Amino acid sequence: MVLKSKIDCDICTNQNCLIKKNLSSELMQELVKEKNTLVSKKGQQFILEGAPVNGLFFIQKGKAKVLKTGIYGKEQILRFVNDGEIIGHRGFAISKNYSISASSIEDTVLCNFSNETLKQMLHNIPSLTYEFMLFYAEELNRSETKVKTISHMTVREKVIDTLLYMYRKFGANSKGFIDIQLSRKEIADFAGTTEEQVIRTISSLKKDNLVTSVGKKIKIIDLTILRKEISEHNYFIDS
Amino acid sequence: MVLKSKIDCDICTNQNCLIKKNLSSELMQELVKEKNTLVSKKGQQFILEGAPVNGLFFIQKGKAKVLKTGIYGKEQILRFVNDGEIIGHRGFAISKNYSISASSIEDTVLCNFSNETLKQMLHNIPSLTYEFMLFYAEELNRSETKVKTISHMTVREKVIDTLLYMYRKFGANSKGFIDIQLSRKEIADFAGTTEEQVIRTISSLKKDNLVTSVGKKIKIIDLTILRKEISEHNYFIDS
DNA sequence: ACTCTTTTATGTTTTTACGCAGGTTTTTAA
DNA sequence: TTAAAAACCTGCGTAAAAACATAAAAGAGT
Repeated sequence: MVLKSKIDCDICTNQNCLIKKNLSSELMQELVKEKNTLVSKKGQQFILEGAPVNGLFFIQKGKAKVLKTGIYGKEQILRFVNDGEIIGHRGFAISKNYSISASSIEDTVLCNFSNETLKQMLHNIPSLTYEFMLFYAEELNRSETKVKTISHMTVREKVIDTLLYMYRKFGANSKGFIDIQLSRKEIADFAGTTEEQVIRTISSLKKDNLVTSVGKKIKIIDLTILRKEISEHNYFIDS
Repeated sequence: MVLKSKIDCDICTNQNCLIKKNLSSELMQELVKEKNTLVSKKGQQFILEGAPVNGLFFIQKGKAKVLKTGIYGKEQILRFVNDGEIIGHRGFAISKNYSISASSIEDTVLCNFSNETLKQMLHNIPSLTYEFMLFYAEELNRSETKVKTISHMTVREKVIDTLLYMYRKFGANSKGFIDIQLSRKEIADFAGTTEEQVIRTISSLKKDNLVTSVGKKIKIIDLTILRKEISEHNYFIDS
């Protein structure tokens, strides 16, 4: 991983970044100087499950996936991560080792805060701690919804759910294509099924005129119908 | 739900309770007086998914399950809860509605803190906020491991994993029976499979002399072999 | 102790999803 | 630009899980 010249938090445009939102105090201004900025090339792994925890990463710019490695080399992708979001947030104070792996989906600029810096922040900036708590609570919510999703949905529903998630999280470009390019395998690893099933389902959705695709680029044609197909599973979900 | 005369936190024996651990300050001593104590009879639901959030519950004594309701009346049990632990912890500051349901598995005494009391605590007692943050982070970890488990394991492995979880969390009584009695349906709803599959698997485990059971009471005979059967899935897991 | 209800058990059928094979298209990199 | 490597696609056989049906056992309440 290449070390890059530090990007100053003051000039960073990620307004949703938890650090950015809590820069006001002098202590934070000091601690923020301790961060490192790194570049992770497309496909490169920058967190390895089981390795000693080495602080926390923020995505300054780019896209990444967070996953757990399973049996027979299987992978379970837990979430995709976009600008301003956190990765490697488990166990900087709990466990000594990462419980997840992370790798970049495109060239990605990362901000890294050491365990020590982070601890100082969380022990001295209550507003930050509070926001971290809320962040974890929200993530927990999402994760628990995912448990239900994987447990109850059919393969077709899981794939639709994943496509909608991709669209929700990354939006679409001017031509309507979802603004993240994943392989069918990656979609499968997130949805909790196999590559072939994802290929089959997307083919079927194309025949039904609900999506189109060119290679990895996917465009949603009929959002309403897709949402409707999984709506009964999301009775209580507002977001 | 029956209102019970308040149980004073000072004399409570749940040393692992987050509130109990943070009683030192005067403010906490004041705020703790605001709590209510309730009794939920066996089988009674005390949190309803989708209903407005009404603070947070601690189990003073008893056992409960936390679940999400799915399609066709299916349920996904997310976790079981024991003395001193928290329930209903999602969204007291995020969402206006509960994202989970909860009901007691046996007669259970609950401590309830209102949204307002809780907010005051979390905004003014940094050490408590920090511990809440850690709690959520750990729960997130567990939940993400569960996503992988449900996604990758076979039915037999899921059932074994659930039995080991029950044993780990609730221990065994003097005769070696796991100290929580769940129906096969509840085990299925936690494991992410069906009642029949759980029945079959437990029958099979009995034939293999790995467990015994009398009605709902289950005893683990060979912990080592059971653990070994799912060990490849837990390569990175220490707890 | 008896009845009613719930839970457990087991055999059978049906559905769903998985895995392999082979061919095609797309992407990557020299 | 072209060759090689990924990634994508489709059909088919198999395996696993779920659903259905029915019986037996256990538990609750009178």
